[in-house]
Amino acid sequence: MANDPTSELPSERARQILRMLVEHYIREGQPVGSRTLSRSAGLDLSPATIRNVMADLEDLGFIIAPHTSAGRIPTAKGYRFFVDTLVRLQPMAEPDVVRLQHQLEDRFLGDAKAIAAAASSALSSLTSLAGVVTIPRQPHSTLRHIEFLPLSGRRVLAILVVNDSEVQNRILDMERDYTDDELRRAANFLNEQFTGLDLGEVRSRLLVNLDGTREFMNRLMLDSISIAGPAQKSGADSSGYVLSGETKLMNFQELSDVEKIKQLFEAFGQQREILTLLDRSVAAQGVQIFIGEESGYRILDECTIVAAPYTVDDQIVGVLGVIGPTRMAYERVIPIVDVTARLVGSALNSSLNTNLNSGS
Amino acid sequence: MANDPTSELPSERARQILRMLVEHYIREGQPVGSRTLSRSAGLDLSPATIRNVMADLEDLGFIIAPHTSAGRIPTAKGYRFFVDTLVRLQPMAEPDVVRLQHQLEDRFLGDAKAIAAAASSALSSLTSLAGVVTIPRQPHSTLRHIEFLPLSGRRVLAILVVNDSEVQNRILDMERDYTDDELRRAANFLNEQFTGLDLGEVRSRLLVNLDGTREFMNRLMLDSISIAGPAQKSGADSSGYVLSGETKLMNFQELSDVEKIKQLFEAFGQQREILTLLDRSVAAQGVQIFIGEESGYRILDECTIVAAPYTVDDQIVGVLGVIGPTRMAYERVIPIVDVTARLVGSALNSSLNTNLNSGS
DNA sequence: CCTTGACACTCTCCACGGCCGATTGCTAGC
DNA sequence: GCTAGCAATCGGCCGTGGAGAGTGTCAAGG
Repeated sequence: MANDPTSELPSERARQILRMLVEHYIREGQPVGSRTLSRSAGLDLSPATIRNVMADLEDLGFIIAPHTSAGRIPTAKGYRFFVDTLVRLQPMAEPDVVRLQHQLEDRFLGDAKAIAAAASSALSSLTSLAGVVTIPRQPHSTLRHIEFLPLSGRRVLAILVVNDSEVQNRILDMERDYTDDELRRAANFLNEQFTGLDLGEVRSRLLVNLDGTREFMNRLMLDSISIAGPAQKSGADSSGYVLSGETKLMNFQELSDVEKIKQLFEAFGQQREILTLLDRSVAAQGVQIFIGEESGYRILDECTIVAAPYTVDDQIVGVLGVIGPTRMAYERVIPIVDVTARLVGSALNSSLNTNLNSGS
Repeated sequence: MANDPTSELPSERARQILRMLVEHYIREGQPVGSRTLSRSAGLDLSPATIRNVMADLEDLGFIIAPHTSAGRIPTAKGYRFFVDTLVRLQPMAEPDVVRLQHQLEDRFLGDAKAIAAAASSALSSLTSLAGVVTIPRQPHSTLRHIEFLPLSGRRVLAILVVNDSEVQNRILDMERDYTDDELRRAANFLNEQFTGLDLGEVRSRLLVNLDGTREFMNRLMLDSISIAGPAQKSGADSSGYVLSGETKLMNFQELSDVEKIKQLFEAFGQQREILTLLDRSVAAQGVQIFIGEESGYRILDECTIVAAPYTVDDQIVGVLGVIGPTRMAYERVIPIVDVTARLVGSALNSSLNTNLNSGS
């Protein structure tokens, strides 16, 4: 990622100028010229001097001039340097944090998807950008109750209650017919033996007992337990993430071209690209930023994604963040995403615990 | 709706000219002038004559000239007259019908939402407009199985299986504690007495027995049966309709203004306006059309909605249609919406019957 | 009475050109 | 090493003017 290391490091003064330039451009949205920067507080330098420095910065690839007489704007590389080493983060206002926390926890219990939706919409309204939150994976699902119902044609409806109040169900296609009695016995067996255990645990115990007595219905049991595994396919819709405030993106002139907006929205609809991009930030802890062309997707050339994974019990269960133009208020957005990730984690946690505290 | 009835009826020739004008405008998207119409096949009239007729049509409010030298375009009233009495509907191609039918029935069984989503996306791709399908109401829900599980703090998780493979669940806030045994007995009672009955029927029988023996848990039973009533609120997401291909709307120059697109998309997000509009077409059978300002919503001033209710067992369970610019290919779109409504109805029906054919 | 050709008029669209302002790179001087 | 000054460059703005398209009207003809 970092090549040409010799000329990579601008002088202290150059860095200050770069910071002021980026900050000014983010605020005003116009290319900023040497005169503006010279007047701008802080450094006492003539426009000519600043011009020299800016020429250097342009050589290094941090800024670029849209045309001869129009000042400079940051490149993706410039933004990268800015967020990595120059930005002065501006912590969220305390009242905002409290309000956000309430929004995330006042929700009706147990519904992870509702929390994700609330977080997405909160992110959007706090930043005036598009908010995005992946539906949380269930970190551990403890079996609460299971039930089988016969359908037509060797199909069986399995209903699982996990984590004490979450219902999942799926239709299983079986190889042979099962009698009502068999199904009842299978359910009883599972309920008696495995209630309160993690589904993964249940699964492995079932595998161990495979050649035991009830092998004739092992297939049924295994399948039913496995349905809660990778993704909670409760409907055809829990496809990935919750997006909010996309329309806010139309307010930015850098995206006001209809064709660009269209492609962007189509990408939102596909979900694929966005999801793989978000997945990348699962690797590292903390806030990840993908600026413009860095993402590798043409459609996002003029967009930045600020994302952070969120955790339950120190396990990463999802990613959230915002999507906006490269020219966004990083110093405000980054803390917002950071805090939201933490709060979503704890909201999920407490909603889980509320239901776990008692039980049968 | 129809005022000034004396001058309402243009002559046969005027109607022909109006039809050609509308058809031409729909095809080309440009204001159409007298010369163009004169050259256009059919009538053998000089441009001057046509100009006279067009002046009449303009007086009647069917067409309007954007400016002095730009030909005429249809008004909403003009479109209305066109679709009501002039349009020559062009039936769907048979292969398209078959393909559509397959798309709607090849789906995995029982999931009404998936059928709606498929229909929405099919509508969009057939018409190159935005497709919209409301989530079907359940016309009749027969009770298959019910189960209660205790949660913390006097809350009870109720799980219902209706129509043989559809699972619904909700958390009930109760007034007092229930023991495990009580819950089991309540479930057994309901399962033994009411399996196979319509939920409404179950409800009324419960009400009759209100002062009978088990009145102490009637509240529980009633609440649990009622959850399946008005809307299947299985998640926080089944909020109304499935929209597809919104981005296709950005292709039309009449909507290519960013501000308009933005408001339109925000309206899609709100859902409220669109839903009340769709609800209006539940009144009448068959295809309903709302042209531009007729809708009464400013945001839809330049849009037309073509909608039709769809039925299961002769009961209207939802509405589907397309949203596009007023300038759309009505002669193709209307039959498509019509056929899709029928096919969705029968797809829902057959998916229902597949599961009902057997059972325990 | 309806139709038609002719004519003057209106209006949009677009290309051209000139001017203004902003900004730069360069060079000479401090 | 910084700064002031200078010429050069380029986008944005505005008024002009011509081309093109279409209209309304009017008088002549069937």
